[in-house]
Amino acid sequence: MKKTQNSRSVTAEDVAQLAGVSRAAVSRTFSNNGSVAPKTRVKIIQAASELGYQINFLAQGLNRKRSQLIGVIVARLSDPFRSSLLEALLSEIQRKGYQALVTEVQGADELEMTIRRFTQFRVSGVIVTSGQPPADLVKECVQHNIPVVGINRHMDIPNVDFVCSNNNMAALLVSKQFINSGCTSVGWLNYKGSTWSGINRGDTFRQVIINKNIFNESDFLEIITELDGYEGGRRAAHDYCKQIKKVDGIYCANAQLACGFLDGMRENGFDAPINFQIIGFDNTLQTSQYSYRLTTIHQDVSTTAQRVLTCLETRGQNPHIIQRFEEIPVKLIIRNTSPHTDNIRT
Amino acid sequence: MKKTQNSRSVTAEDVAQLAGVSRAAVSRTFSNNGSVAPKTRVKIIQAASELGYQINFLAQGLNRKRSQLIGVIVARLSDPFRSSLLEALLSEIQRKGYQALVTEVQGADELEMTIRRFTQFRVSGVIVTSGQPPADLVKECVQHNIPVVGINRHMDIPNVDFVCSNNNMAALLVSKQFINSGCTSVGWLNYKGSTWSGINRGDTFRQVIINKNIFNESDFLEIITELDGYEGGRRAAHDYCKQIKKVDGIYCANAQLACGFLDGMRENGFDAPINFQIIGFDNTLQTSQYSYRLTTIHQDVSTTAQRVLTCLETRGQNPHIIQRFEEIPVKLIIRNTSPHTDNIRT
DNA sequence: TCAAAAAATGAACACGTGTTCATAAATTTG
DNA sequence: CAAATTTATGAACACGTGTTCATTTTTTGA
Repeated sequence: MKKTQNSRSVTAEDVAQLAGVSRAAVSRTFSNNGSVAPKTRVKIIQAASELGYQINFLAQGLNRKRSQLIGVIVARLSDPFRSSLLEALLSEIQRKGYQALVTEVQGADELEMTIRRFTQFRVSGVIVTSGQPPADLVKECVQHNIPVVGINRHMDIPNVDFVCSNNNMAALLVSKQFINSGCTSVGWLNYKGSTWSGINRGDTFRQVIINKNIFNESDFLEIITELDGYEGGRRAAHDYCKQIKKVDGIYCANAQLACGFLDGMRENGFDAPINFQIIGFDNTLQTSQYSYRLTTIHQDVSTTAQRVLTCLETRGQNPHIIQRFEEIPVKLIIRNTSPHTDNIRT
Repeated sequence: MKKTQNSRSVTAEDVAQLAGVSRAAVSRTFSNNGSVAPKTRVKIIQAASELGYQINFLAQGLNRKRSQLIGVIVARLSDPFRSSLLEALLSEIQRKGYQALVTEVQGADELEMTIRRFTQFRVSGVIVTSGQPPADLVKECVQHNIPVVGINRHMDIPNVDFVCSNNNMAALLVSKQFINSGCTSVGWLNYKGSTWSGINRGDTFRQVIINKNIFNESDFLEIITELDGYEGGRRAAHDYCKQIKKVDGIYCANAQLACGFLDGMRENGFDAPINFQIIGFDNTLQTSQYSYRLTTIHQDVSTTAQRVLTCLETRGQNPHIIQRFEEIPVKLIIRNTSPHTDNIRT
């Protein structure tokens, strides 16, 4: 670990000089591209470790026209599910040898600037975990041959893949559970300005319920909240308690709403599963805790992350693949708010 | 937005050609460095927007020997406080015109590889939100003139600054609150393998309690959990209920432990503030919810993030500043588990 | 109007890597 | 052993920007 004079960082040229070879040989050794004799290779590696050489990724990326960065667009990390999704993505990105360029974005105009910065860094891919990717910006990515993947969303943008939890499967599991535990009417709870995935969960649920004639349309109630998150769910419960129409089982678009609704009901003297049943989405840590023990749909963030990176890599190699829409299986975690029953129908 | 042939990305050379000037003029225009005549500047900017030109950050960073990236080391994002800290850091990083290179790290060996990759990207700074920065790696950063800042931790590494919530202030606030609300004995709850900040919170608390002769040493109880997080707190409560020595007020190293302990006590038929009082740390969203309404110390992640970036920028300009240790004021949020009282002493 | 000062400009170099291509060395083949 | 083939090597170019420096143009001052 010798120190070069005037603290200039050590370059491939220095290594070549010490090893007594050309700089091209050094480059070939580290990029594993082209052939280099075994014994000169060890000479080079020795010299490199002696000098503490490490590749300059900026120069490498400039030359290759592609950095080993992957842009990740996130929003509202305060939602525990979103942060757990980010955690899974980071883990997978690093496992594959990339680095995550994470950007938080609030509005759609920021999103434009953000994606532009991604292209300026010549990222190997873009992951959109939230917000709708604007069509023209995506086009720009496609021009630069940068693959884009969206999570929990589906749009018809050519050359953009989507990975989404299987909302239809979730709806089936939930309706089955409600039936098995004796519900005769069901409700759907969601935020007014919900994301696509939230809306889709509601649509598939209604479809399963109505199409299969499981419940009459009159036995189905929609509760749409003005606020998002915990507080939105809580206030919705207060309003719900004042109104006449009640249902046995309530399915929620996400965990925050579910926890808030449950707490709101408790404030009014009602509790699950005694007075009603409730099933949430996301299976965040909080839902499993003693104060909630919420029956919930579990999203598999780990395999979601894996599929996302697979999509990025395959499209990186061949940009003209047909658009993919991958659905990730979900599980029903049965806890206290919609309990196990013994009379399970097929 | 004309498309160049064979999809090559548009470069400063193209802009220069269209504007009828030299490439140097284009560079000067966009880097705001050196002088360029007003009317040629507009010519250049027009040409640039017409072609859709955008600076290649890799080339720029290679030349400047410094990218506009800032490396952020995170861990355990499942903890809501950590994700809210990350959120604040991201927001501040972007506001200052940087981009966040986020890496999740589990063990100390990974941390070495991680920081090395940061230097390979010529980052403008490194933020360590968790884990102890290994001395030799930090030295490597210092060699490259890369400023390093640690959060909620204090070590005597030269040229590394630290930003930390004011644990002493927290201890004072907590002890005052316990006294005002009538506690005669107090306890401290923490995880066995706690981070530095957790240990420091306990040390300062004990110091305040004992040194000021507020309580006798015999009225002070330490509860050290085997497990971390919610489950650790919950099990600790179960054990605590079995033992003889009890205390009136319990101060917790973090929010997860506090929520778990509270729930564990409830499972055993005890609740706050009826049977005991409990004060947490972090003020995560969950602690404010109806099922907990936890009195808690609030960490100001926003000003923490601001200070961190100020440290990075100042040290970036002058690497030889003396080491700084900035303490961020905290607030006590009084809720249900250690309620307001009217007889407030001075 | 003319000299002196200031501002603007372009050529050229540097940043550190990957890759092509022609050549040299080593290996295989008949 | 000579010829043919494979492998290893270094010179040179490309990636796209910032910056220095000498030169040209414009502005200032009397």
